[in-house]
Parts: sequence; structure tokens; C-alpha cells
Amino acid sequence: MRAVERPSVSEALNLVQEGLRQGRVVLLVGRCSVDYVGRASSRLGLGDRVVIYKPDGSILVHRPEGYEPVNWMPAGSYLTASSSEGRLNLRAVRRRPFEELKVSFMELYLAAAGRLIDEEELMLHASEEEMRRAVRLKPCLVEPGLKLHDEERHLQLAGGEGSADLVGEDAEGNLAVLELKRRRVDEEAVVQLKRYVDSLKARTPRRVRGILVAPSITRRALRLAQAFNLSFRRLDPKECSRVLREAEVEAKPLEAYEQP
Amino acid sequence: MRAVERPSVSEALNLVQEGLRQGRVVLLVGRCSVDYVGRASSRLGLGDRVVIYKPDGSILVHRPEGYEPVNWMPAGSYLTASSSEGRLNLRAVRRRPFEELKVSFMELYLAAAGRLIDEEELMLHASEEEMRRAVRLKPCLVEPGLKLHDEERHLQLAGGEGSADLVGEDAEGNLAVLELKRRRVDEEAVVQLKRYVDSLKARTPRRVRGILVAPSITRRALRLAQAFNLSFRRLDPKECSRVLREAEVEAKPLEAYEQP
DNA sequence: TGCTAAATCTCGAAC
DNA sequence: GTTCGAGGTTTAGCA
Repeated sequence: MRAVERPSVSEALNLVQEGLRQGRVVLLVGRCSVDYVGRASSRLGLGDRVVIYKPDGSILVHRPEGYEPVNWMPAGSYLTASSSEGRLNLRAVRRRPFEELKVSFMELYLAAAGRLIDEEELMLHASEEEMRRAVRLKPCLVEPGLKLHDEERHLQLAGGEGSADLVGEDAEGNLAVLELKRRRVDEEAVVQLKRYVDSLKARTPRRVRGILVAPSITRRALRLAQAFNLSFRRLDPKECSRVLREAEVEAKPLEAYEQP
Repeated sequence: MRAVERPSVSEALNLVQEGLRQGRVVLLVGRCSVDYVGRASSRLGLGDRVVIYKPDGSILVHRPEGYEPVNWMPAGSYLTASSSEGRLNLRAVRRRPFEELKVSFMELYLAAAGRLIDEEELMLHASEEEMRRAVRLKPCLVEPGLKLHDEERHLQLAGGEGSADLVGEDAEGNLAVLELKRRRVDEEAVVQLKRYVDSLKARTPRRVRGILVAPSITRRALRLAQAFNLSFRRLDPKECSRVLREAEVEAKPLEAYEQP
């Protein structure tokens, strides 16, 4: 990492251009204006900001407040740097959709660049995918006596009309179609499940139940679900995460036993 | 802005703690691990990252690739810094929802902090609000002969059952309810407009038309709209932006005339 | 490529 | 406070 405090325009330009060639992450802090044209367009007058440029072509402009960047370009953008009239100018463009971001520094407080190595993979828990795995492992999380079909059979039943998250049979032998949501169920999810239940009903003489599984549901969605004769079952993704962790520790000794 | 290359843990700790007290933006670059627990939970092993801490309590952890931060906390979080066993440890927490982010630096490449001032306001164009203003200015953007009611009358008609973007009358004197979307219309928008049209029909003997106004529409949403007897009119937010700019240059002389 | 659904979505306004 | 809808949403998964 090389850093220069209060760099001149030419020092900063050298650092940026060399950084671009060498695949370094570049940090610039200073007083600048920012213009964006693309899916929308924006203009931001002079102020102090932090600019991060990454070697994959993404660029971020952060103001001193707020979690979100005020302007940005996604990975794959093409960056150029130049100077004119005592200013350092950055320009990032991409095609499809065409977008252009320009940053013009009047004054620089810091310029830094360095090659950063990060090979680690993020482990994320309590996602919707984890809910699916937990319910598959313990269908009783949804209701007692529920049995789930395996993925292949589910896909056979799916057809073209959208798709449900899980399919199985309830304690009374009715077909049960599950729609899992990590967050509150809204009307869109209800409509989606209804469509799938209907397409299944058209292809089987059996009774088909639709069950929404989520930590909560909006009032409107609940009314709609009742009108469509769909059930709602409360299930917290955190509980699913816990169930999976417990299942893991139970499974580990077995695996160890099977190894030799 | 004060910057230290390859700072010791105590140097970095001083810089962070003083930065927190003084309301500075703090930048740290180094090899660290990151743990998050809250709405979900995640773990990220050792790697090189850029951490930005802002005086409003937001914190961002950026890997050398990708537009999005790998971990973050929103504004309002409470940050503390400490050192143990040669590591610099940052901890950010917030309540409601409870969330906690921990960053532990094994090695630091750069630490910097400075008070950044940014008073400018972002000017964003081609938003949905701009579409609304453009259609209000020139209803013929939607269809010839369309006339729009003013906002108050619209609110009277709205009632509790959701709300439409604009209400007026078409060339044949039917009530026309507009739903504007900056982006592609999806099924949710169709359902929303249908609900509003229905609630309006229940309160008037007149014919009521629902019109979706957006740059495009999904196939499913179009089918649903046809089933509900709702129209779709293509309108690009960019064109709205252009219309408003043209209207501005026409209006300016008038305003100047009215000033004295 | 286009479309759909998920996100630690964030953010802001209405209720 | 909660709920609801918009966003330059972004991003990942499929057809």
C-alpha cells in the first residue's frame, strides 16, 4: 500500500494510472464534484468525498454520511483518469446499459493504492435457502404429519406455471404445496402460490392445499390468502438456522464413523 | 486528513479512537476477519479489505472486488475499538433490530482519518416523481384527450383502498386511473391498480378505466392486466425528463417576468 | 439474453 | 412505532 497525503494532481494521477495498470485498489479522498448519466442522471456539487476504485472496474463515491454510496458504477466499468486546469478527473463508463460517471477533484487530501488479496468465501446463514433445507430436514416445522416429496417429483409436478418451493403430502394425504418466505409474506407471494395450486389442481383429482411459510404476513396478504383458501404457518428463519446447526452436530459423528 | 502507512496496532487504535471523538471519517486497510450477527449471520475469514467508518455511525467493509460491501452496519450504529493480542478489533452494534459487526485486523496497511465536509444536495433526475410531473404537465404523453384532476380531488377519491398515481378523464369522459412505474410493470402493480379501479367503481356509476404507464411490462403482468381489462401505455422516464427540461426553459422567462 | 425472485436489501413517507 | 412502496435498487438463478 502506498499513500500520499495532500498529493499534487500529477502525483495523484500517477498513482491512479499506475494503480489501474497494476490491478490495485485505489483510494482517493478530497473535494470533488460528481456527475452521473445513465439509467437516471444526477449532479452533485463540490464537497468532501471518499472514492474507492477496485480492479474489477467497480467504483464507489461515498459522502461522509450514509451507508450507501452517493454514486457508483458496477464491476466491469472502464475507468480513465486525466488532469486539466489543476483538477484530477476520473471517468467511468459501461455499455449496456450505457452509463457514465465523472468525478472531478478540486483538491486532494489523500491518495492511496495497493494490491489487496482476498480469497476467503463468505459464509452466510439464515437465508431462504437455509429455510428450505431446514423444512426438508424436519417438515414438522410446518405442521405435524407433513411429508415432502423429493426434488425430482416436485419438478415433474411443477410444469410451466411458476414453481413452488416444496411439495408433499399432509397428515390426511392431501397434496401440500409450500411457499417459503424469509420475510413477511406480501400479496405477490399469495398470488404466486395460488397460481401454482390451481395449476396442480387441474392435473390431479386429489385435494391440494397451499401453505405459506414465513415469519409473518401482511394484513392484506392474509385476507387474500383466506379468500383463496390458503394457509399461513409462522416459521422464523433463525429457528431454521438453529435446527440445521443441531442437525450438523448430530450428523458429524456418523460421518466420522463412515469414513474408514 | 491524517494518514499512517503500516501503522502499529496502538497507532491505529489512537487514530480510530480520536477519529470517533472528533467526528472524522476513518479509513482502515488491512488483513482482517469479519463476523456479523443480526438479521442473518455471516463469517468471513482472513483477507485484505477496506473499512470505512463514518461519523453518523455507519460502517462498511469492502473486499477488493464487487460493488457492494461484504458487510456493513447502517447509520446510527455504535462503534468501539480495542486491541488484544496484537490485533485491532472494531465492534459496531445497534438495537432494533439487534445487529453486531466485528472486524479483527491481523495486519494494517493503512490507517487514515479526517473531518470531511459535504453540504451539497444530490440532484437526481428521471425518477418516478419526474414521470408524474411530466404526465401532469402533458397528459397526452399517455393518450390524446386525457385530462387529469388536481391532487386534492384525487385524494378525495382515493379512500383507504390503496392509491393510484394520477386520476382524470379520458377523451370519452370515462374516469381514468393511472399507475405510473419508472421500470417494468410487474404483477404486483397490476393487482394494485385493479384494486383501486374496483374501489372506484363501487363509488361511482361512471365507467372507470385503469391505465398502467411504464417503459415496459412483464408478459405475466400483461396477461393479468388483459384479464382485468386494464390498459398498458409505454412511456420512457427519459422522455419525461426531456419534456420537463423543455418545459423549464419555456417557463423561465415567464418566472423572470413575474418576479418584479 | 431476458425474466423472476431474493436481499443482513436501504430509504423514506404514510398511517 | 409499524407498514408499505420505490430504488440508477443489486444480485443470483433459470429458461
